[in-house]
Amino acid sequence: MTDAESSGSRRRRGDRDQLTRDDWLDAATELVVEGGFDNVRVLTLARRLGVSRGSFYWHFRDHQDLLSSFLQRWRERRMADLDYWKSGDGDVHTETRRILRLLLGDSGRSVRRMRVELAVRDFARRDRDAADAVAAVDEARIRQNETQLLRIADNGEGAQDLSLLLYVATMGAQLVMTGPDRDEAKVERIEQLIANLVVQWHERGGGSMLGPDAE
Amino acid sequence: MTDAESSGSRRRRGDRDQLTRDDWLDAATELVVEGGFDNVRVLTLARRLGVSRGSFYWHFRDHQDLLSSFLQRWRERRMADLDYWKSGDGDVHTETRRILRLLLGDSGRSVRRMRVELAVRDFARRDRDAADAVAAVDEARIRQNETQLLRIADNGEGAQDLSLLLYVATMGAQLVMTGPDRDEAKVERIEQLIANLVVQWHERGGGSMLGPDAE
DNA sequence: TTATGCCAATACACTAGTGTATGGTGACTG
DNA sequence: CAGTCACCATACACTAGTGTATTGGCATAA
Repeated sequence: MTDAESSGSRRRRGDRDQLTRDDWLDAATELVVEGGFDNVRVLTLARRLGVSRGSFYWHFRDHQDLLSSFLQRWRERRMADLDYWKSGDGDVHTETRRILRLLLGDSGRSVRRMRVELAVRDFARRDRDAADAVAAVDEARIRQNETQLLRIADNGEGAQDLSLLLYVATMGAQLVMTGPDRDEAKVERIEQLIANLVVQWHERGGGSMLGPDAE
Repeated sequence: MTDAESSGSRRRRGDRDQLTRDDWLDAATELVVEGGFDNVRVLTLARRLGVSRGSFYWHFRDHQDLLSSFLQRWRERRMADLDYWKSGDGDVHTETRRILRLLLGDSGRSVRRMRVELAVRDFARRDRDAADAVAAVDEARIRQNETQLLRIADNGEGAQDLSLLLYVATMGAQLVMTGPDRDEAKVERIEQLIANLVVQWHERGGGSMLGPDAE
């Protein structure tokens, strides 16, 4: 995935290394991973970066400013992920694989990213900005999956439904399986089951997701 | 569902009403719903109950004690929910309905309960007790669903897989749809789609969830 | 009525956290 | 080489939060 994630370049000037806004956001990511949004405190942040709080208030107006920037960056990067998994040739297995890679990540390396996403979702239940970001990302991903599904189907009637179902299933897998005792085998199994939904749908030539005699 | 949830009875003694442990836990539930576990503070709690913090430290040893009790109570009640939706006659639609009612709630009235559960899940990512509680509840629910599925199938081979799939799908639905702008129509649609998975599986007489020519 | 026990109020000490104002320092610029 | 700017340190004021120790009030039981 777009793994200039830890945006790496700590701008140097002369000999001393100085911090950039992104450095602070990267550090904030750590705290979010460990304890959610309520865990990102400027004091802890400063300690980890080996500087004082004075530095923080130069880069950011206040605590809220940090969170806003964090959410904005998160939103942009998740949107960029979409482009990354977009281009396809229409083969069933590659398309399915592409969809699942977008939603579930590269399986293994993406645990941190998923913890961040779950934290954002949690924060979205009490913060408007976060809620907007999540809503935008959700919609974009679902729409993209839908168009990818349409590429492999003769009858794309149920593409919208299947896209939605895939989305909640994968997100649910992340939610349930992203614990301290993550069962990797079970994750694999779920991935198989979900992928199979696409294959089955394709094998019956697409069509409605509520059966041939749907409502 | 078991809606002695707000365990109602505020024990009275003489004329003045006094608080019980459960009263504090109920108030804590409110704070959890509003802002997650990091939002439950004894000061806020006391303010809401119209008493001072001195009262709190009579009922609870400390802040941690409150959280532990909260988690324990949550665990017990979710386990009790299982019994509530257990008894069945084996009809496809009633069993399906029963499963979905357990996992999704009575649809509408259960938004608060779901917010609590998501908060617990979030807390479980940094707290061992919470993680244990969630794991126990998850496993119990999945197992129960499996046995219910076995009641309606001629060939119950894929019951375990389907149970798992149902679980992550419903949980994902809660996760994605439990926002500030909850789209009730979409929730209904997802519920239909998930229910249909069971029906389809039943109509083909049960069997593997990976197709007839599985792996 | 007196005593006892349950529950709550009050006062205190302590820590953590935010935000602000001001000063310091090194690097590049003319 | 003086000045300026970017970045950080320090010190201060303030609020919020936990936990403890002590006291107070009200009911029921003896």
